[in-house]
Amino acid sequence: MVTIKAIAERCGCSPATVSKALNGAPDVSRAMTRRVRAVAGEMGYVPNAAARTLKTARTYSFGLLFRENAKIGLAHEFFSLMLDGFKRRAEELGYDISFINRRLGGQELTYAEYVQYRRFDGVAIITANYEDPLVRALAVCGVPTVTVDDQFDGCGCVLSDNAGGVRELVRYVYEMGHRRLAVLRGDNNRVSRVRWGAFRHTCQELGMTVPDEYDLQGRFHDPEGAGEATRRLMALATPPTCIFYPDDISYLGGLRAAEDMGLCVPEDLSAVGYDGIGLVQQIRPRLTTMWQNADKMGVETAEELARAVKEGGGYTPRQILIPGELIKGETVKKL
Amino acid sequence: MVTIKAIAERCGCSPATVSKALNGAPDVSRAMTRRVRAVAGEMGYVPNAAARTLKTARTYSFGLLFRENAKIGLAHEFFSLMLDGFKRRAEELGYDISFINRRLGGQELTYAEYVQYRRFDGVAIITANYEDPLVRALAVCGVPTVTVDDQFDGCGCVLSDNAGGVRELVRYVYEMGHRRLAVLRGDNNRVSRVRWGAFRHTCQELGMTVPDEYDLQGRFHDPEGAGEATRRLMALATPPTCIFYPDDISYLGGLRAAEDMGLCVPEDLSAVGYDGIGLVQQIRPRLTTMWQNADKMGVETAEELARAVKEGGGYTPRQILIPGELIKGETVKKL
DNA sequence: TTGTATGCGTTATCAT
DNA sequence: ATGATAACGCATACAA
Repeated sequence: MVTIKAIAERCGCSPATVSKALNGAPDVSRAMTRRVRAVAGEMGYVPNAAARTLKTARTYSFGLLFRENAKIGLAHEFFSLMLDGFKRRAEELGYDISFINRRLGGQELTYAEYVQYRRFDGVAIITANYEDPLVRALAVCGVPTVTVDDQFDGCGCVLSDNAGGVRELVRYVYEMGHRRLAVLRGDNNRVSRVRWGAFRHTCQELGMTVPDEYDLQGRFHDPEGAGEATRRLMALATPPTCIFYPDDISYLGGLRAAEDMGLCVPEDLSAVGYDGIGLVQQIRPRLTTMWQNADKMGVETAEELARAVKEGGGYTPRQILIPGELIKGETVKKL
Repeated sequence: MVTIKAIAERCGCSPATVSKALNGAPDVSRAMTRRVRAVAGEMGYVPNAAARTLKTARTYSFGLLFRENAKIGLAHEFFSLMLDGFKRRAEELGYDISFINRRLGGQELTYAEYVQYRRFDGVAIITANYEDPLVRALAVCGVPTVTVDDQFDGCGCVLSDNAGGVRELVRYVYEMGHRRLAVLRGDNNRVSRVRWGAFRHTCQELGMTVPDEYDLQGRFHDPEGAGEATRRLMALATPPTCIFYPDDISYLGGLRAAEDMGLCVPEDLSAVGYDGIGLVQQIRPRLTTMWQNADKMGVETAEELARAVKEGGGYTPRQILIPGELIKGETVKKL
């Protein structure tokens, strides 16, 4: 490992001068700077991140909290695209990405402790159980933090415009002539509550009432559950004409259940999803859904986090709302 | 930030003793160890990773190289599941995960330089362009490395059993009575070559000849290209009875093209994919395909890498072959 | 069993 | 413009 000291010897100057030259300090002569850099280059010098961090108390790294509770984890296009965007932009801004872990040696740390251990410059909570006290503790532990799709005091956040998205979907379905709308809710978290609120509210605005039996509690990414719900709904004396699924993947289970009942989408049953998963768009009939701009959400998370780091104590948290885009597919029939 | 020194003062002992006590050194009395740990706990002590690394030259971190060239990146179930497995097992083994980056301050490093900068204990190349000289340079730069689905001298590797998988698929299709098999190849890399070789070889074993017009160059994860290829194949004077798509996602494009031509799968055309993507299995007819055990591949990568780190210079690289599993779906018709 | 001293590689302060 | 020196927090060889 070639160090600054080795370069200094070769250059016949002091380590201090080498350090300054490499860092482009103004109080070092042009000639010396050139020489030091040339020698460093030919010796294959690479700085030592640990030494630098120890001295400067900065890591230029972001810690990333990704959910552990769900089996689906990274394997969801929405979250992977978001991670992709976050990573790309963070690196452009000069930050590395590490996953937040809880293990250290034999023992288990809290998230906050781990972040302190690694001295991350900032933390992004991309997806997590926001009810978890450990997650909440992390968000308030003092290190700059940006959350996605949930909001904590003092932290920036990036939110998908779920209310606007659902409103647009409901209005579109209404305009297509539907009056009997059923909804299958996702897991009981902030996103689900916002979407459900917007659903009820928009229906009311449009003069539609949603009977209790059209309002089902479900889960995200659960085709089986969605299939079951679909069977229940379509067995009602007065079945809905359109079902709002919690997401595109759940819709697939609903589609299958409908087909098993001898029903055709959209002839016998209209359906909408949420997310705009690329893979699902390959399937016919093309799903009508609300595309979420996951990449942009990731990008904005990185930018907001960089801002929080830069502004330090003077940082004023912002809420960034990212609009989606209605995909008018072929699963909502004109009535 | 509470340090070892602060604990020492509170305990009335030396920093060295505190360090030893915290690390469970045998040459510290039970009583002292207990007291030090109690005080450390109530003071909220958390070690400093940078200081530790600087001293010990170990980071307990793995660097992760993920492809940058393709747009698809993380957003492919196969790779996300692999990453999930890798991350989970690596953390169990006491390692953190960071992405390998190439930016440092204003300048751009090679992968090898970045790895040296961060002093990763090991490197996993999960997916990358293995033709890239920078990737090859990383693999031979001395830090323990494990690659996935490609093989470099001196590095351990985890390989999906593509040859075995294709052989099993071909045999299954043959047993279903098919004799006119067409193949759409993926991008020209090691995986594609292995699969194609196994395809040709197995066909030959079974006495089937593959005419040139049944053998098409394509790409992975390219529904449009697969659709185009399907149209070409099905327009032949003697079309194939079964098409081997490069992966499940490409199959979706083929399915759509076939439907557009008024052909039904599997009545008019049989098809097989590769990967066993969960989402695609939700679609009817259920795709016949070879499921790759991505999670296990990730887990094995972590374990092999930990082994390489532990054994140091004495490490003998191993090749770990992970078998897949044939999913007998509904897209291959019995002839 | 405990303490002292040193150094890991870097940056930053203060002299020169 | 350059250099000497200290310090970041920790682990360890060695002395007591």
